[in-house]
Amino acid sequence: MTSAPAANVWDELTWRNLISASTDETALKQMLGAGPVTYYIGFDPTAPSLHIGHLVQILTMRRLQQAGHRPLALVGGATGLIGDPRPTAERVLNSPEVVAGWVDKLRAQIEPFLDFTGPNAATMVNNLDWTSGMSAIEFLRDMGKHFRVGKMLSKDAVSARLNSDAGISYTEFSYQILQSMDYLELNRRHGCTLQLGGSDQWGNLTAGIDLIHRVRPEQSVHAMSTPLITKADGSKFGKSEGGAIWLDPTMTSPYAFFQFWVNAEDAKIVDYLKVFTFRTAEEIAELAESAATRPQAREAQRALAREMTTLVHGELAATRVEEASKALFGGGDLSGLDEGTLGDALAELPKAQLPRGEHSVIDLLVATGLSKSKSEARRTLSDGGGYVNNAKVTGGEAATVSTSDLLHDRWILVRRGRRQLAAVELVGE
RNA sequence: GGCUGGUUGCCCGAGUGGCCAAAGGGAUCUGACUGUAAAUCAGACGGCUCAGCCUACGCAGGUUCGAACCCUGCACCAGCCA
Repeated sequence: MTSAPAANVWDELTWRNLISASTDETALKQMLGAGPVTYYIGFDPTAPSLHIGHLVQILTMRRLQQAGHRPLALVGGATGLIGDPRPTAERVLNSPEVVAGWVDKLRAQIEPFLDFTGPNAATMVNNLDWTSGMSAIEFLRDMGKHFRVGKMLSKDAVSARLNSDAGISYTEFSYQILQSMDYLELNRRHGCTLQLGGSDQWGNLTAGIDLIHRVRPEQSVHAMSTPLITKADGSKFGKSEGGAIWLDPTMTSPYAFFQFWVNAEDAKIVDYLKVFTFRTAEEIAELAESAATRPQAREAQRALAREMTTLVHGELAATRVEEASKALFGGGDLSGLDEGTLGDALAELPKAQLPRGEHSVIDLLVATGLSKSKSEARRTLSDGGGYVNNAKVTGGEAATVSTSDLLHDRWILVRRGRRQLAAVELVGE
């Protein structure tokens, strides 16, 4: 799972298509080859968890550290209070208490990906540390003077908003100054000379460089952005069944997380292996071969799912959900599974408990959360999309299950559509 | 502070008194075909005790037999002016 030592991590990042844009390529590559570089990536606490979109940056950070460079992981306790302008609409401000809580959660999520020991140990930083004590006057005098409004207006994030009828508040307009200050401050405090970010951050990355050039002209600093990961049709990657795929296991279960990766499109599977895994070029070539010649085996998808689940949720959870996935999608007769295997598999699914007795399939769909409302459950049944114990429900909306349908006298496996599964346990007497 | 325009279902967006649970598109869901893939085709897409009823078109009131549509006030957004 470790990558072969690359002559220069730049080449590896290039091969993995992880560089969307960067400052002077030659100079940056040379810097990365010359010795340990201190670099930073910022994550804003805009939700209680990071999602797989952030994984691109987190893993790139990890790759660079493995190549001997020194990471600074910034969780934006300050920038999270302001909000990076989104192209569509103004953000709703979150309370300082909420943001502070999210800062802690994000830090905990990022930490396992980095090594905090050794010569190139990672460091966690929070931009609240250098902004909270700053007065408005200091901000305007010491920072504001370095920013020309014309240039600020020309940033994509800002101009998109100005050209929309949503407009933009002064608060969000100022965001780029805050992020620029971060780079400047980390350059001062830690000798940070490289900032990474998603491609949508490019404007903010260059703003930081411009600020450092003005304040500390002797410094040579760089920036690099990672590409937006997309699906084959160009739409955004990382959403499933209407929601984001979160790293927090209470928000997206390890099973659902694993399933998300297993369902990766054939057309993009090799791209994803390069971007998200630590497999070597040879290993990826083998998986690509498998995907091309025996796509139905889904070996590449399984490898991807296995590695991602291990990285995010650990070896143990990965093994559990992989086994569950095999058992439930094995195509075999569920009643042929022994109680322990089935129980373990069902434990990974969304579940509901109902009293022993007869229940309508509609109620099972709603109780397990597979359907959001009874109307939706009825629709599923009339569409022919309801399954009990992997057998299509034929009774229409009136279909019911009773104790005779129980697997091992306890469980019923409910399914909506091709792959949405949940478990119901009938309890009591 | 003034003026003008705007606020419609997950998103975009039609609708200017009854034929509106509200056109159209997107997203999403389901089926067929498959391989827990994609593409394609088809259907669905507020809720419920579902041939009926309830809740909905920024919020609150009003006019009317009847309002997303008219009136009043309020909130929020944008643009212009000062």
